[in-house]
Amino acid sequence: MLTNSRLVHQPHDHERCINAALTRAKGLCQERNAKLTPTREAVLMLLWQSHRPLGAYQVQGQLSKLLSKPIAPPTVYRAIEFLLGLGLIHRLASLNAYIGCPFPSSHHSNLFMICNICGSAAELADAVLNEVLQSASDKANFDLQNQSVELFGRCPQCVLNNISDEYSHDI
Amino acid sequence: MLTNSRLVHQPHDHERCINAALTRAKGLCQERNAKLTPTREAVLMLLWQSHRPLGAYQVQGQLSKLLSKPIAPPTVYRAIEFLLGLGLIHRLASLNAYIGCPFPSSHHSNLFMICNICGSAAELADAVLNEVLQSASDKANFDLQNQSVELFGRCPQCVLNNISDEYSHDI
DNA sequence: TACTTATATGTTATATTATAACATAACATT
DNA sequence: AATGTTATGTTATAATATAACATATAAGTA
Repeated sequence: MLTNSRLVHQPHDHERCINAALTRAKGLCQERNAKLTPTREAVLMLLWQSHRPLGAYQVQGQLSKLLSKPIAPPTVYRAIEFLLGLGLIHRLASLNAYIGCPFPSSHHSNLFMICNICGSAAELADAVLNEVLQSASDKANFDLQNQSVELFGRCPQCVLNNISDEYSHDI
Repeated sequence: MLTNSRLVHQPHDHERCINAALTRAKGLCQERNAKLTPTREAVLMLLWQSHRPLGAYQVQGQLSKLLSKPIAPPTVYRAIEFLLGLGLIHRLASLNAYIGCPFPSSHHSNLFMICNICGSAAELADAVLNEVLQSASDKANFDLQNQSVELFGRCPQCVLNNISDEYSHDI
């Protein structure tokens, strides 16, 4: 079961996450003959600044700061679209938000564990889950093409911290 | 495995679906001491008019017609909120759309099979799926509170019809 | 090199989905 | 009737996303 859950939910050297993501992105782009332009790279980096998904307009704000010039929504959405297309990021439908993918080249479950307290989101690729969903689809004669599995609850850190109500933005 | 998949994906006497939904809704409201006002009932009926989820503004349009007077978004969203609260309808996050729930009182998987062709959505409650998700959460020390599982593909009818590309609105 | 094509970005406007804030109405309890 | 509670009406606006067209940059070709 592929997952970045430990990294997401525990203190760690996040620079390494970012660097690894960038390395993977460059490799994948070379492989696919796609161009990781400065804008696209910047958006990818922003989506890797934390293990929390960001909304498109949060990206816009941060990108404007980073590039010291006004950025319009289409610019952001285009970069997002490009990165989604390569599987370098995912969209979390229930949050209208985007997050870097820790294993862009691997087979996916599109399974996320999203913390209601701190907003962190860990991604998992679970073969058993995929089998169950495939088998349920088969039983229903449903030709499964893709899936979105979003789990909500409390991440290990927040359970430990015993925070229960509020959404804290300071992790 | 509780599901309305056959009803959703095959021709059937849809009046019975609607009537059953209304009966369940009335029972549940009585039980919970909640008031199924005309507006709320109308929205529920609209969300049961087909086995396809409707956006809030589609509901608005149809509700305006039905009641022969202009309806503002808050009215629709309030009814939706009420119905969501009782579990009489669900929100499909990836579609920003709403659909009637076929078994509002039962334990849920929040599992939907959404047809990319005709737009129909069948709901399933699958104990095995819930176990897998619970066990994955346990392994990650994630305190699971709720879940959204949305599968996309082709429903049995559309597979048979061999339609492959376009979104047909006439089922 | 200049020409051409394709790709990426900039810019303006607007569509779509959802909620805030406050006013009024309907209903229930005393 | 007076009061509190719940539901709806109304206006405005927030938040998310895309359409359409202009310009620029890069890449391939004569």
